[in-house]
Amino acid sequence: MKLTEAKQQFISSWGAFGTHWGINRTMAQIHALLLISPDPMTQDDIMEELDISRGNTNMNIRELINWRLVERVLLPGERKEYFSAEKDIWKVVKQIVKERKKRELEPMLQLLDKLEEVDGDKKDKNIKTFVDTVSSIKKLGKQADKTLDIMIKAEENWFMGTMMKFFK
Amino acid sequence: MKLTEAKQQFISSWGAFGTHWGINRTMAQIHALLLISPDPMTQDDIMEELDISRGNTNMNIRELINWRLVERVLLPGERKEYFSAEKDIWKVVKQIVKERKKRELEPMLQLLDKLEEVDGDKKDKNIKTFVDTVSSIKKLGKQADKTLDIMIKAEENWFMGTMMKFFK
DNA sequence: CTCAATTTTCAAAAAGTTTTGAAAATACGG
DNA sequence: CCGTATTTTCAAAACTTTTTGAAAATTGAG
Repeated sequence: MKLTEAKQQFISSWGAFGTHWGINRTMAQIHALLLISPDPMTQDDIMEELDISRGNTNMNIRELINWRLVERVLLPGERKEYFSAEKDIWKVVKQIVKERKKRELEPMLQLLDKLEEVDGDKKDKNIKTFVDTVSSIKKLGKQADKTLDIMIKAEENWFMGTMMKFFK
Repeated sequence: MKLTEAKQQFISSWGAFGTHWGINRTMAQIHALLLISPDPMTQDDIMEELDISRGNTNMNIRELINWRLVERVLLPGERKEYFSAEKDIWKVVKQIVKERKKRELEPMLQLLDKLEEVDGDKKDKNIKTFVDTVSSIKKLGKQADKTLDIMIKAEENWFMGTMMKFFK
C-alpha cells in the first residue's frame, strides 16, 4: 500500500473510532494527522490536508490543546503558529484516561455516594434493589478509579511488565 | 433523599454518562431503569416511566438485547413480554467490554496490521513516522486486547483481588 | 502607532441522530 | 381460522451536533 493511501485510511478510521469514544470526528482526524506528521503543521496545512474550514480547524485544535494532546510550537522567525502532537502513545493514553476520569468517572462516583443514602426502609424491595445496584456500581467504580490512578502515574515498561506477569 | 428523586437522578445521569460512551441516551436510561427495578417490566411500563414513544422504547430494548444486557422474560399466563436486566454489575461490565472489543478494538488492530506494511523506504521520515506511530499503537492495542480477554473470562473476586495486590 | 497577517468567534446552515406515531406485521386465545 | 392484543417497522419530524465563512479581535514587524 502507498503511504498516501495508508495515511488516508489511518486518519479516516481514527476519526470513526473517535466518534465511538465521545470525541468528534474532526478532532480525532486532526489528532491522527499530527500523530503521523514528522514536523509541526500550521492551521492552513491542516485545513488543506483534511479539506475543512478555518473555523472548524481552529476550534478542534484548541480542544486538542485543552486535552493536552497537542501543543503550540513557535518556530523562530515565523509568524504563524505551528502545532505538534505528543508522539509517545503511552503518554497519550495516560492523558486521555486522566481527562476522562476527571470529567466522567469522578462526578459519577460522587453522585453514587449521595444516591446510596436514599431514605427509607431497606426491607422495601424497591429500596433494596436500588441501594444494592448503586452500591455495586460504586464498588467497581472505586476500584477502577484506583487502578487508573496507578496507571496514570506509571511508566510504560513497569505497567506493561506487571500486566504481562499477572495476566500472562 | 426520597427514592423517587434518587431514581430520577440515577436514570438521568446514567443516560448522560452513556452518551459519552457511544450509547444513546434512551438506551442507557432504559438500562438504568431496569437495573433498579426489582421486577421485570413491560414495554408499556417503560414508556410510561420514561415518557417516551412506543417505537423508541421498542428499538432501544432490542438494542439492549443485542448487547445481551437485557433479556425477554415470559411470565406464565401473561400475553405481554416482560424485560429484565442482568443485575450482576461485574457481568454487565464484562459483557460491555466484550462487545466493544469485538466491535472496535479488533477491527482497529486488523487495520493497523495492514497499515504497518506500507511500501517505501524507512529512511524517508514521513514513512518512518507513520510506521513508528502505527506500530506503537498496535503494540499497546495488542496488550490491551490480551488483558481484556483475561478480564472477560475472570471471576470478579479473582480479578479484583489481583488488581488490589498488584496495584495496592 | 499602523497595518497586514493571523487567529478567534459565532450566527446561520448543513449534517447527523434520535424520536414519534401510525400503519403493518405478528402472535395468541378461543 | 378469526379477531384482537401486542410488537415491529419506518418515513417524517424534532432535536442535536458539527461545520462553515465572514466579521471581529489580536498580534507583531516595521
